[in-house]
Amino acid sequence: MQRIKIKELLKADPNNVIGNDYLVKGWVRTRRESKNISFIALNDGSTINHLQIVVDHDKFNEDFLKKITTGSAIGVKGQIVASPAPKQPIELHSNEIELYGEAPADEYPLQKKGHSLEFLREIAHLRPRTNTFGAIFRIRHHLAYSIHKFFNDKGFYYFHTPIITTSDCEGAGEMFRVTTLDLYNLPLTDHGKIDFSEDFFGKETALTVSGQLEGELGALALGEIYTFGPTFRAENSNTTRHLAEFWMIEPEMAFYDIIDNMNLAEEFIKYLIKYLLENCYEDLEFLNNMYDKELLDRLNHVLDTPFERLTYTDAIEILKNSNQNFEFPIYWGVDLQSEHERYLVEKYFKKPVILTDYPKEIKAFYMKLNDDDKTVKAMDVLVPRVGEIIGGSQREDNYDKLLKRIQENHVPMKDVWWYLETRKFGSAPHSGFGLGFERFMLFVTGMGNIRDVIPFPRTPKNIEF
RNA sequence: UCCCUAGUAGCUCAGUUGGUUAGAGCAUCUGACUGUUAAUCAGAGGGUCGUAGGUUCAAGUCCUACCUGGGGAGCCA
Repeated sequence: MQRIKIKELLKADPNNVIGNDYLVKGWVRTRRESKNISFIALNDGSTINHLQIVVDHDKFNEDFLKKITTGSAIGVKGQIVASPAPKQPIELHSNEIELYGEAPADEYPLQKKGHSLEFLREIAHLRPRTNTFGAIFRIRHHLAYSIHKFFNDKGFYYFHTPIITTSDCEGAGEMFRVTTLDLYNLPLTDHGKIDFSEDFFGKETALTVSGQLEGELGALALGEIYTFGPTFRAENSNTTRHLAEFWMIEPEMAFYDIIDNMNLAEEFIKYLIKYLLENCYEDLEFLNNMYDKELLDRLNHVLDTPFERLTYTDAIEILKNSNQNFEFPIYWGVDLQSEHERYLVEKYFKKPVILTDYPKEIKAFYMKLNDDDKTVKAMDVLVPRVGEIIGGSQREDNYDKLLKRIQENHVPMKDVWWYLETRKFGSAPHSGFGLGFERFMLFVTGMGNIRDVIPFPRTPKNIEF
């Protein structure tokens, strides 16, 4: 008999499955026992919904049934029948049960009751078996898939940028060192410094903090590309929004100006939300009911509201005239703080906001300079609850201006000579942005802590699993 | 890294101005129950109160340090 997934059974027209025999396999969520009969709630990960298995005590050995506890893995053969109870349309009457793996009840940490997210983080090896994390990781899969689908359908190429790099060109943050040198016996130069010419690559290397610069090389040949890969930051950040290892999506498009870039970002976000609402509604609904009662409303609102677009300069004026008691003072030239961004998005506009044209001093060297010589063609997309979810810009495509910005920012030429050469040979206007995958997961799941939207979070002092 | 806050049973928590033998719900185990769905009902077991010092006749409770979790900030995605 061929095994069938619970999702397939539950989504089928009951008339087409009732009366048929099936084999299902999964993990026991609960077993409720009466005198003559037991009910098993079985989940196989294919859906948040459980299949109710009905067990007639006459058919099975009592000691065998005692081993079927919460968490155990079983396979069940039996007949699908219409359920007399209203909670589920169908149920499976078992004829044969195979016990694959026991889960001793006095040791298995997951109970029928709800657990705190903090406790579940401590058992990250088991938490995917809960309703909450099952839902989150299914959504995570669908989100990743929809990102690839969006770009693929638009003719973008998935461009693989390197994980191991030589330097922190972007100044994005502290980097994780990569080396094969013997840390207990480091080769030294005559000046007493570590001799990296002895290292695997013959140079000092680290894990990437961004694939953007390499992504631009792809865009200036293939037209439109995107990257989607792991990114590493060794910052000692202990917040609900930072991970040391996270996934980032970075599209990069030739012949796109800053307006095209904004249009793409907005279309992208709306596409992903729509895809999830159409493909993971049950999981989103569960999270909405359990954790964030406004989640579905918020997602639908973002879906049919045009994003507000305004310049940094206009935003500063709004903040100055807001009469809000901000902790950090407002003046032209400051980098906006969380409290400022939150005011604009959640209080003033009440919808996603795209801020543009920031002072060049607070943005990266590769962003295209405006004619005023003071601001750059940068754009940040801010959303409710999460804050900055996308950062992007039109890139500086003028060789001389880029060289000047590189020198002003003291970026070592040995690290970016190849990047600069693209402005010497067939330079073209181009733009791109970066989206933090887990930040977006926070937004679409309503979760409050980034450690709860990735299977195995890496944060300072935390790498148990 | 800074500020705030918490750490008591497997989990979630209560524990008064310091004062006998530290409690509850859930979970677990035993039993009951003709279809349950966070099943229900009855009973039982389970704790050197985060760690190390200190104050005191007496510390779960007060003080100090450290560890760990959570929230906020900075940095950012």
